[in-house]
Amino acid sequence: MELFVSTFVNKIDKKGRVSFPSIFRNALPKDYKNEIILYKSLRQNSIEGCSVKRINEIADRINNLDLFSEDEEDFSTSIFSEIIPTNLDSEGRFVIPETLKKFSQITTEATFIGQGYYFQILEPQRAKQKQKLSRTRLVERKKSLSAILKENNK
Amino acid sequence: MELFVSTFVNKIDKKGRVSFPSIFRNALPKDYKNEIILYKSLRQNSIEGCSVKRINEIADRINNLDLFSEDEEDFSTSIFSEIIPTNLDSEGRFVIPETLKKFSQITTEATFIGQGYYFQILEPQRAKQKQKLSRTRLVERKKSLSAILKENNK
DNA sequence: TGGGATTATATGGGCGTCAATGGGAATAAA
DNA sequence: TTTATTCCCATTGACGCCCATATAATCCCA
Repeated sequence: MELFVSTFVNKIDKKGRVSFPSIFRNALPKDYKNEIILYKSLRQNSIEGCSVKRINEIADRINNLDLFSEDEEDFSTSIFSEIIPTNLDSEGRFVIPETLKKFSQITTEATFIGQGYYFQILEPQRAKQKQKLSRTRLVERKKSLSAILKENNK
Repeated sequence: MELFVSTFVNKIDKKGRVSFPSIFRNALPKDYKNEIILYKSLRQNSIEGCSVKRINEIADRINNLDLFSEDEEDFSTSIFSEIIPTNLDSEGRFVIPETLKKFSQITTEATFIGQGYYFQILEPQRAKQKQKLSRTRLVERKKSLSAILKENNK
């Protein structure tokens, strides 16, 4: 599985380290097994992250934008200046940067949420709320979901 | 047969393992023989599951959605974060995750119900009720069903 | 076609490996 | 030196892998 999927709650130790979930590690491209990219989510007060490979791909796309567009400016500012490359140690752990910890209000535990090509890291209580809400909204909009699922049967 | 069909009741052992029915195993695509995907059903308090292949197809659909839409966020949260990739052991068994067990109220036995492209896992008592109900409803609506089938054959 | 023989499936249990976590020593930075 | 970061080793519990058995299904041949 080359996607970030599932949800895991891991502890943060005295040194500030937390295990990056094993199956997330397996989802990292072979050439970048020990490095992840972290940044502030644009959607909510949470951390988002992805592989180095994905950042490279995004960079390519930005390069193809009109160089003088506002979008280009916004993207490069908010993405490149804010991302934090982070190394995993030999046990697959990393230290959550202080700024991101504050931003996401994470203290002693962190919930890792798989989102396919990227992942989120949230304070566990918030994570539960978020998942509950998403699920509720999705059930309400069952029709659009079943449309997506049915297309797959073709 | 590449579909999940028929119904089976299997025991859960001390370690929490349960056999994935043999003919369900045969319904898995050759490249993903030992892995299934489990998740909470959106319809009722039961477990649903499918092959990795099917999830990959769904992932593609989601990735084609507008990256910043609310739908994208809900879909990827509810689907990517809630699915649980699960490996079958060499005897074709797997462990039902604790959260899913609670959600579906499964304890010592599990009923596997084939649903074509996916399958359900229910607590046996509930499974019986469900099947009874489905059958009753179907008989009641036989007429409209046959109308639907005829319509589709055109 | 009957019935023993073979195979497959569901189930049980032992054991080694790995993931998550903790902590000390070594190294680097301030 | 003091603080922070990285590397290495230890522990524990969960999980996967292997072997074993029993019941059920299938086969095969006389």
